[in-house]
Amino acid sequence: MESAQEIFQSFLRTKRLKYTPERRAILENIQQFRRPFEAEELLLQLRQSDHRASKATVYRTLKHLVESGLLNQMFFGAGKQSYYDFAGSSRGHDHLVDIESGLIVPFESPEVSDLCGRLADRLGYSNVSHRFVIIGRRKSP
Amino acid sequence: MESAQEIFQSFLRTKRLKYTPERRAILENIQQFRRPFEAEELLLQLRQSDHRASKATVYRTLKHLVESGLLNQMFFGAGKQSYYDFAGSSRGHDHLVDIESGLIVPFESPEVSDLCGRLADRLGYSNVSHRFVIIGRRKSP
DNA sequence: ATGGGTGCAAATGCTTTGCAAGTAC
DNA sequence: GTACTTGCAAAGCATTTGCACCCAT
Repeated sequence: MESAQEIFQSFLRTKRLKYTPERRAILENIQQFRRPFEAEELLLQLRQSDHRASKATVYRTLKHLVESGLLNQMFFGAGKQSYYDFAGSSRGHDHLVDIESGLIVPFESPEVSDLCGRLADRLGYSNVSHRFVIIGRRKSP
Repeated sequence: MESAQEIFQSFLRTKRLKYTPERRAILENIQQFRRPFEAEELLLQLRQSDHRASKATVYRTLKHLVESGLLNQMFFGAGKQSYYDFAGSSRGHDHLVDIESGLIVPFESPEVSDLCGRLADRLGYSNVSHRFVIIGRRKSP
């Protein structure tokens, strides 16, 4: 199994792009998030870990990471910002958002893909991908 | 069955807001869209139908219409803008987006709500609502 | 050496807001 | 009469881009 670093480096080589210290720092940092994160959070964490990369570089690198398949990019509700999740986390590509705390819970369910296929078919389309977000309220125990 | 106009007027009264010519023009225009639309499209259509309302008023009124339940507000992929769909259209609250043309096809399926309930439950939540978008490619006939 | 990379600040694009003047109730 | 409204332009926000200098390869 290839490490994220190897995957990213080979992605960059393919595109004749460079593996700079900034890109390495960003790659290391995103692997530490235990949940989907925003660009701004990554920027903060970088500054705290005395690595450095400007806002512009963070956005440019996130774009490459998404293209390389290492990150999933997600959009929620009315929030204007993107969320990113490390693909290697295998937490799932669908999400439940806690209506009270805003917590994002990734999950995976084969039933969703199945349903997508059937529904797309019914409408005369083939299923390419989907976006699925459940807004839920935590059950009191 | 109450008309959209009656619903909006009574919503406004409840909130001690006013039923102005601009708000009436906007309400009339949104009922003519046969598909989800953007704020900018509404603005254009208003200008063509020689009604008038500024961009600011359009956004302010759309917000009230969503709050009143007459419009559904939706967000897709990376696009920064909101889409709105007249709730009375009964076209459904889930959507398929044609990956090539960008066409948005609303649909409704009880299987989706069922699945939401089951999945939320499985994660320890109760289902409040959901957002479901299928990205599809039109099948050649 | 050289083509891509970086930081900065300015530019975007959609949406919101402050303000002075207008109007529905 | 008096809140609420409107249009305009300016402000907001997340993200992107132009540019002059920098550095992996």
